[in-house]
Amino acid sequence: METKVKAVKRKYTKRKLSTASSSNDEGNSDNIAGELCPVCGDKVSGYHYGLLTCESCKGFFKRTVQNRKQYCCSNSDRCEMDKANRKRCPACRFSKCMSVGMKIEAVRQDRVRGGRNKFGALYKQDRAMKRQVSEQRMQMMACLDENPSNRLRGIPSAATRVCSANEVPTSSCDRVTSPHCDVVTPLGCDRETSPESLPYSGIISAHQLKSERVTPPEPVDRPPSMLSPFQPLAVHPVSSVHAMPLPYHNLVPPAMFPHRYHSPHHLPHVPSRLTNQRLSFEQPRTYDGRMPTSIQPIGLSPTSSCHDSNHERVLPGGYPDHSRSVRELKLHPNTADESEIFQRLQSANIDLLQDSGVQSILHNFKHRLHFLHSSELQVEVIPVVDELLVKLVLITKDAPFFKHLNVSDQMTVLRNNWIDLMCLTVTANSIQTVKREKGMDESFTSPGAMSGHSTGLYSVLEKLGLEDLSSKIDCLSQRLESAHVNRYEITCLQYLLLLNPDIANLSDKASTYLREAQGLILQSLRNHAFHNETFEAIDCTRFGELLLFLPETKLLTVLAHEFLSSWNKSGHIASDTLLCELLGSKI
DNA sequence: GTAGCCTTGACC
DNA sequence: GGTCAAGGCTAC
Ligand SMILES: [Zn+2]
Ligand SMILES: [Zn+2]
Repeated sequence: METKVKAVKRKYTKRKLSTASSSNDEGNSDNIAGELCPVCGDKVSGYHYGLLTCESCKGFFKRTVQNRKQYCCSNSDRCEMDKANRKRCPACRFSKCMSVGMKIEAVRQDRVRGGRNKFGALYKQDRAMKRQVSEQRMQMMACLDENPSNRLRGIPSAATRVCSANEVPTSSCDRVTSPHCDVVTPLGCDRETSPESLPYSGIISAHQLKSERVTPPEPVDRPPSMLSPFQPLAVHPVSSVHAMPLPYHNLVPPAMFPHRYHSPHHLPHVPSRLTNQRLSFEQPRTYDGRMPTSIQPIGLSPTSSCHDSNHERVLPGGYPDHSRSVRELKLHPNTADESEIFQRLQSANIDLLQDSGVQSILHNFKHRLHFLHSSELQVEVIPVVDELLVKLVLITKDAPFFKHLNVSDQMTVLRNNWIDLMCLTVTANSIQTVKREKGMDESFTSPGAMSGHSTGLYSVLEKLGLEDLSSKIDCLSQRLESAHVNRYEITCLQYLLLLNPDIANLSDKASTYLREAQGLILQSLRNHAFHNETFEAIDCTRFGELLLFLPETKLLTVLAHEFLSSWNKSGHIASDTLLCELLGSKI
């Protein structure tokens, strides 16, 4: 008997050691080596209550559930959660536990020790997926290493994260979390419980109940910027958590997730482009360059129209049903959810020419162009560029992923990435113009049909002495054309540029979130490229070709920034314009 | 209350 | 018999 105990002890010791070290033995330890607890960032000790967590969070979760503890945060549920702070606020810690997917029902009501639990299959699948992810990542890295575009600033991180979108979030210590997110376990939630699970009636504080229905958070640290009309959209950490390919989501019905999240729609609803007509682009002469403050309350207004899918439903318990919002942002790597990403991006394509205001601006500009002397051109072009920029920025307000950043990070992203996005958008638009003129709206490139000159863009640039930029845009648009790049692929490239996380002053959370977002977009683009209907056979090189357009766009960016900056320094760009603000802040 | 260590036991 | 995710124990 005693020898058996000693043997077990030896085995336990061996396991702990192998877990702690980087480990070269087989089994689970190699799976969890290096993994960090999604709750506090400590080293994980194994699967606990649904996912990989550290030993302390396992114990904390168990105590909380078994003893039905109720906590109350004195810091508006905004406490940072890491190894050093995890003891300070159990309320936020438990919220985090729930938000990352720890399962109350995995705590046994009868407290019977030992044995395998009903989530064994999940853990097995999780491990299998991890292995697959690891293999895919290796392949992806190898693939991208052959492609110069992986050396593009901003893209490498995304590229290396291509497969991290397949990562099981339970292993992801870097998932986005935010103090904006509150987690509420509803009382009397009608969830499925196993016979052995606790009939957990919910852990919820009065404060949490109240906060569930709160109006949008106070705008914080809003600088007096022209970008500030961006609504203080909360980062959706939970969304991003659920945006991860959580295998449990496939296996466990939503009701098994008893927690509810604050949904996006209690936050300011991003106004539609129609509401942006308030910018009065029809009267460019009276436009002072600022986004009018009148646009600010749009999202905050209780009367603002919500997207149909965001209409709040109320559960029997009196709680808003946010599960839909959570599901909406749950972006799985499987086919179904990839199609979701596809649909989201496709319906959010960034096309300036779709905007009637932009059409009007360009029409008027073209009309005036006939009567303009070359010396007047620069003065006339700048307001147009500024107005296009405002339009572009307004479009991003609705942009998937981007809109989930908080206002500060949105501004940081725009300040750094706007010109990349603008360059690709203008180039793509010069092609779209031709297509639209020809009544071919769906796939906007076709061999031989492209001539950006018909847009008037090139002639204007050349008159401004920007022949180099003109020829580069022409070159890029021709290459886009000959590559049969379709609208969706352009959209993906636009989002990769917009969501580039490798920029200064971006919060860690936003950075992580954007990397994950880029990973999902890259994955979708890759799948799309591999199965492009234009090409009958599966095309393995197309993905790399598409990524090569990114450094090409960067070349345009350098040129465009160069001449815009020189105009700005010489005082030609009014200081109260968005263009001036963004030019001054590009790092 | 926390967190690391230890025991248990169904499943493989 | 080995594995490993449960629960238990206990020093801090
Ligand atoms: Zn932890
Ligand atoms: Zn707290």
